[in-house]
Amino acid sequence: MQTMRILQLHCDYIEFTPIRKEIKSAEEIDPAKMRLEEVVVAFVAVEEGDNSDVARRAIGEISQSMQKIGCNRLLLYPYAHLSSKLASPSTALSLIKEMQSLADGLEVHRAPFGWTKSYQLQVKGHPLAENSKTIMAGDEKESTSEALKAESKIQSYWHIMTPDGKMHDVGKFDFSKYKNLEVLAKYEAAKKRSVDEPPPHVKLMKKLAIADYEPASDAGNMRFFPNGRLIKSLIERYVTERVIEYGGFEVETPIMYDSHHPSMESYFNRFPARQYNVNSEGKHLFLRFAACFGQFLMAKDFHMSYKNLPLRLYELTRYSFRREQSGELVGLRRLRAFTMPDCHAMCKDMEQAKEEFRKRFDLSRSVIRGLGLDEADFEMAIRFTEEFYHENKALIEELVGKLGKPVLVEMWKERFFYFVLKWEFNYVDSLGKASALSTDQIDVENGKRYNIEFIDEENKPRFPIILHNSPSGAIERVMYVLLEKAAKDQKEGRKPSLPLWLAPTQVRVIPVRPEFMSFCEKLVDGLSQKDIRADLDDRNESVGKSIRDAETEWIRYIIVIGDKEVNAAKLSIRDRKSGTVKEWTADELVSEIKMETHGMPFFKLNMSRFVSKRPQIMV
RNA sequence: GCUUCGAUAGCUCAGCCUGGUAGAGCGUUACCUUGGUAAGGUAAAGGUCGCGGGAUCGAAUCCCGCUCGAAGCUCCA
Repeated sequence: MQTMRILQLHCDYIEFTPIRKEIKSAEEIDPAKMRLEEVVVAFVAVEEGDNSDVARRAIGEISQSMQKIGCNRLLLYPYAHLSSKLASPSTALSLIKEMQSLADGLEVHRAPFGWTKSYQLQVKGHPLAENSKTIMAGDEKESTSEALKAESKIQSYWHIMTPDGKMHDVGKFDFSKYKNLEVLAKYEAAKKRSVDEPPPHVKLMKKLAIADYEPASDAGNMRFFPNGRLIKSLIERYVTERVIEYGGFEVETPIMYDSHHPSMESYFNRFPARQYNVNSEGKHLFLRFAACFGQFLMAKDFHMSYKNLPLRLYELTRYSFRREQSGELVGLRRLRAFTMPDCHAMCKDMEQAKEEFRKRFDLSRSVIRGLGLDEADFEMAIRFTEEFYHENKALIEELVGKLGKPVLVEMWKERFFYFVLKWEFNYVDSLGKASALSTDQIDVENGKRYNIEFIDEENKPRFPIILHNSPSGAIERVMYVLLEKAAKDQKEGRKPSLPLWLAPTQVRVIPVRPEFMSFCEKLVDGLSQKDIRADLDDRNESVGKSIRDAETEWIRYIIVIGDKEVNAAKLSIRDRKSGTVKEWTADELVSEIKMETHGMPFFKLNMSRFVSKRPQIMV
């Protein structure tokens, strides 16, 4: 929650002397003693997320109360100690200056910002002399509290549903064969989640030069090195291709929206305010936290008949932004800026929505498998209102039956969210943290909210039912899962690796002596022309060292080139997966790789093909 | 916000308890080595030990304050 905190005191006098600068960005002023009499002193703490709007209303409230007590002189006194969630000094200073300039008809003074000051004041003894105010940021005030209030009223009933459609009490279910499901159930139902070590993928993402924290940005905004960018691009492309195959139409929508747009204002009632805010030319904008609004606003402007439905709009949002609390940001698991494939399907009625919902359930499962993730690593949770369950038991039982293992059920007495049914796949990592990946929802509310209409069979306008699906979940989170899986392999004594289609380098060529370099280059070129990511270790290192380095980079195929290979058709190809050296021709290697990466997207090597030319990114 | 941990070479870290103005490995550079499936050798360059203060003849090391970072908690419709 964002507020500006103000302690207001009506004083006979105040005297203050700036002593020394407390922060670097303190104002440059002449540190002279200052005395004011018959003055209202407003101690002001500007908090995170405060904006011009807050400043305007704060000064409004102050001048209103000053009128009541008949005082016309105001001292704005920056006072950080009123809050624990301070805004940055530059924001705070500019907002306090803004308050000063907005105070029409008052004599306003301002104590210097960023200085330790000694002060003395005498407060008057009348009832209105002391007053504290908390100014909330505009729309968020009501929406946040309303959303949170309503949220706390939700009554959830937790169960386990087995593939035969039977519901079991969570407390009595035998989890002995379903350890991860037990973790998820505890995680969700009991909200118990205590861990004291960093997740293993954080080390791996740095070591493999995939991604890193960017200290110059906000927390949770990562930078991706060439390797990471390549992996991300490939996953993005894969998911996009699969959604288009299913029937989605790819669109692109803005990343920021006007909070005062009528559709947004009511949408905010459904969300606790946790977005980045941007002020521009008097507009209060926020960065999107999902692709929903963009696609809804687009669909609203479409002329649609029932014959056009289901209409599937898809966007891969780079980025969506959610200002999660700093403490909950860990590696790639949870970010403030993330890439989210988001596909909405507008359906003409519940029958069509259910049919579409089934399709997308299959799509999501297949995408997850395609990404190299095993369904055994996932636990499904399905959530619905009691009413929906009684009317649509068959659908729910069908989905659970299809998955073929018990799932966690959350049933709500009443509908609070915009959806009546939702499922998601959760990955449970080695530390017992559960993270959602794929998800789909049946939304019965936003068609109307966004005034999306279609003309039905009777030539009447109607609002569609909207499905919200992310077949893979956030791309960064997919990377997190792949790395966590690899870390688990490593811990259990297996070789960690990425799927071959995602490997930044698929084939490394190592010459025994520099004289074989040109042969190696030709080999690398030949492989590259066949759309294989191959590179050449041209450093002056021993063969042993070069192989070791290739191993630590998790490179699948290593080809050592010496006299033998230059003079024969066969190559010595080390396959990291089996740990054996194979005698193959280049063509045999190509078809082997093609077979394993069949149907997956390809991008060219995203680094110099000469290892010696690469900057060192991490140890 | 709370709890814990950390800040020393480009990177990863040791040294701190028991004070005597800096060490290793990796990386980089040069030279030697011409190698056959997980680390060839030698050498060089490279650091106001996060900032400020205190006690001490003397501080990376002890004490106090601060800043920044990380992880965990809270949170995660």
